[in-house]
Amino acid sequence: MPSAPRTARALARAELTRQILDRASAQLAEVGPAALSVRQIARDLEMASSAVYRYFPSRDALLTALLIRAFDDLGEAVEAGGAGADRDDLRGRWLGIAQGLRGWALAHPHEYALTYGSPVPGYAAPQDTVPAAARVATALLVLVKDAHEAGRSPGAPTRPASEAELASIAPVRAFVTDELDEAYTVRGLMAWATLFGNISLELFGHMYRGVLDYDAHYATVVEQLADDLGL
Amino acid sequence: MPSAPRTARALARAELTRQILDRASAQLAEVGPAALSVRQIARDLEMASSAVYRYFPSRDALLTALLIRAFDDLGEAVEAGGAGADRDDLRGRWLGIAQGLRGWALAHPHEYALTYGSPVPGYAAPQDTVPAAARVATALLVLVKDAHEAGRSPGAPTRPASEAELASIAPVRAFVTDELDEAYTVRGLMAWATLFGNISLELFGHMYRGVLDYDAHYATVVEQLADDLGL
DNA sequence: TTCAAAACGAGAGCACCGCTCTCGTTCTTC
DNA sequence: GAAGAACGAGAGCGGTGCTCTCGTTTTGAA
Repeated sequence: MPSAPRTARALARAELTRQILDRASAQLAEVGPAALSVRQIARDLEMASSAVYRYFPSRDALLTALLIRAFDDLGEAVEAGGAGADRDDLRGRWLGIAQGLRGWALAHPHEYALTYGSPVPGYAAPQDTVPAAARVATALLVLVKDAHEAGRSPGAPTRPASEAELASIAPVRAFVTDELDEAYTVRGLMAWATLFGNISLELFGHMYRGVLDYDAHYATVVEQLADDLGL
Repeated sequence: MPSAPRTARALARAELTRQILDRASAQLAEVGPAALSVRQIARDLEMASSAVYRYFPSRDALLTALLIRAFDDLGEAVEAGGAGADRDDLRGRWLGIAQGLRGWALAHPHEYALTYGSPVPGYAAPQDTVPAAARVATALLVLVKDAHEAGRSPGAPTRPASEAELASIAPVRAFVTDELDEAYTVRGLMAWATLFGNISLELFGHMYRGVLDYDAHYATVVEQLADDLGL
């Protein structure tokens, strides 16, 4: 990646790349990932559709760039949510993270669908997206680690992990610290799944007419998860 | 809906409708919802693409029919999973339901994406899908109801629901019985979200390299949820 | 039994899509 | 200053969902 574009051409290229990405981002927000059209972006920017391909080799590449952007955006929102509370106010940080997550999802439904809904067309998210995608999980893991180091432990009885499970979740534990309590790790992963499960079910319409007040229900779930995590 | 098609034309119509749906279903399983093509279906069936529109007014209508079929199929799998254990073996029923759910999702990833992933193109799932979609939730709710009637209660401390939450989840409680314990209802909804969250995260690639053994992890989560539910 | 109306299949065609190729121009680098 | 890379525009290919028309077949009522 060229750090400082010096020639006029490189400058123009960076600028146009940005414009294309911006238009694509706007289109994503408006019509969703499936209806995103390279030709429409070209029309918006008053250029030939073929010219767009000088900057992005394919529609999928464009989508991948948007995916990374979305992950980063979400990661920022979640981190900001967690930073709203004091570092040792674990429950406050948890609530902030959880609200940051859902708040972003509600504000950017199409982006959420792109990141956490079913992967688009036939296409498997490439390696490039991994670091950006990890930000949310990292925020949660760090919180769990801090809780463990503060001497907390799950507020709900948690069964010991099986041998298979212990080996299975090793990467997660290694990511923060190998000393991380196994029960805490399992509870953390469960909380992670519960949050995304709730948001997906809500956003994709599966709670329709079953739960009436999504805000209230999410708040309940988040508080309960905080209890279960001993925060 | 004509119960018994008597004329030759009605018979042929029913047959062709079924063939189209079958081909569409096969295509869905092969290439996923986004790549499903009306023209390809027509080619497979050796008919003009325009003729397909005599049977389904649009691609979306076809997708909706497939959506209902998928929900029904999943409902059946989940009910079968729950029926594998004795009626008063609550934990066994729970494990069966949970395994039925994930088993179906793994066997039919594209169908799962269609039903519980992001809703396709621009399109909002119509009313017709509601009854079919409710089967899974119903199986879970009935289990929770049976547990409550058997005198069980959540195995993890559960906070009392707020006024807002109580009103919010009223439809869910009313669906089984108004007497259903509120803590149980909340725990049931949480378990529901946790299951789908886990499966979605796994299927859509978010656990990649974080959790190694998906089977073991899911089993752990399901067992823990059973404990939390007091099953 | 006849006959108008409805249902149907096929084909052409419209407007869109992602993507490629070519060609003339502009900028960069040696 | 010249060779070559990068670029923008345009035409074009094969694909899509969907519509319209037209000739045929089937239907149900007169």
